[in-house]
Amino acid sequence: MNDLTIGKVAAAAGVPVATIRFYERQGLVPAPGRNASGYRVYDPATVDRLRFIVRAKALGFTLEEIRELLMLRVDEQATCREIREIAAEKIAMVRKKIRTLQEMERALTTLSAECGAGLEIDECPILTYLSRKDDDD
Amino acid sequence: MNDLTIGKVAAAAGVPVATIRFYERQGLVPAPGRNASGYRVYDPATVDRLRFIVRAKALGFTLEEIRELLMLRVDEQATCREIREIAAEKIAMVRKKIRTLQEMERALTTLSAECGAGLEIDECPILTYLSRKDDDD
DNA sequence: CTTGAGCCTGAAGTCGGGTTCAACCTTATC
DNA sequence: GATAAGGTTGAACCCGACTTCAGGCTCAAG
Repeated sequence: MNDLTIGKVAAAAGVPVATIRFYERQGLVPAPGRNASGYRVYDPATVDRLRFIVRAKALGFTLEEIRELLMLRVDEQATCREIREIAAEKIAMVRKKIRTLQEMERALTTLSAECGAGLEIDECPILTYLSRKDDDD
Repeated sequence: MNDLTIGKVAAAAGVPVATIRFYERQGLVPAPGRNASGYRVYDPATVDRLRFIVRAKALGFTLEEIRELLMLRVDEQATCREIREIAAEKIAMVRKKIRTLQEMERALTTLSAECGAGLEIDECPILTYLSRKDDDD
């Protein structure tokens, strides 16, 4: 039994076994061959494919986008420019998220700085901000 | 019918009607009284409570955390310091998310900059990065 | 020969924050 | 008096990305 079973692939790629089956159902990883007992037997290239997926996820791509990247990778018609455009959209979305979070951070930090140790609960600047009547948000 | 019905509250607070019912089920908004026809009749304070929730969400708090903030708000035992500590945790989490996103942005930007117009698909720096064998991630 | 690890399947559950649906009742407007 | 707009309910559905479960088969080690 020196077949490349799902457990070995999982260990090599650093993903749980169940995730590989899930990716197979999602069409991110091709259905592998089976041995006499029905066990999945993988091509070593599947490990690389899984690593590709893991790295792409780390860059913020969704599984849907990764599916597209994987297809473009072997598409003779595809161009590097297309990939760059996909990346540009992702960069824009990431920046938008960053801006939103930075606004949250700024507001929280400002309010938090005004929170004195001796303040009563009904004087708390954070609660006061959240409860205020005037609508300049 | 100058009762404060759910539709009026929704319009005043800027949230969908279904969301108010959902918040009621979640215990974020108290169950209001009913008129003769079974319609919810709200206290005007409910609008303020909903606005509180909306603002807290904008600061990044989850509904669970908002539930706690709402309870602390009327808790005589609670202190401003407690609120500040909750805010501090939230700030830490927001900063962590920002850092993760900034790393994504940096990686994507770097790779994208190397994407030349004339490159073939199999020379694309982004795909090359995602497919690479050496494991210095 | 038994035990435990590893594999198989389809289905269901998780999380957060809602949204949508079906079927029905009430109120306001023409 | 018809019709639209607004209210009621419980239940089901959505997103993304998995995880977990139940029940059964297979393989390696002692």
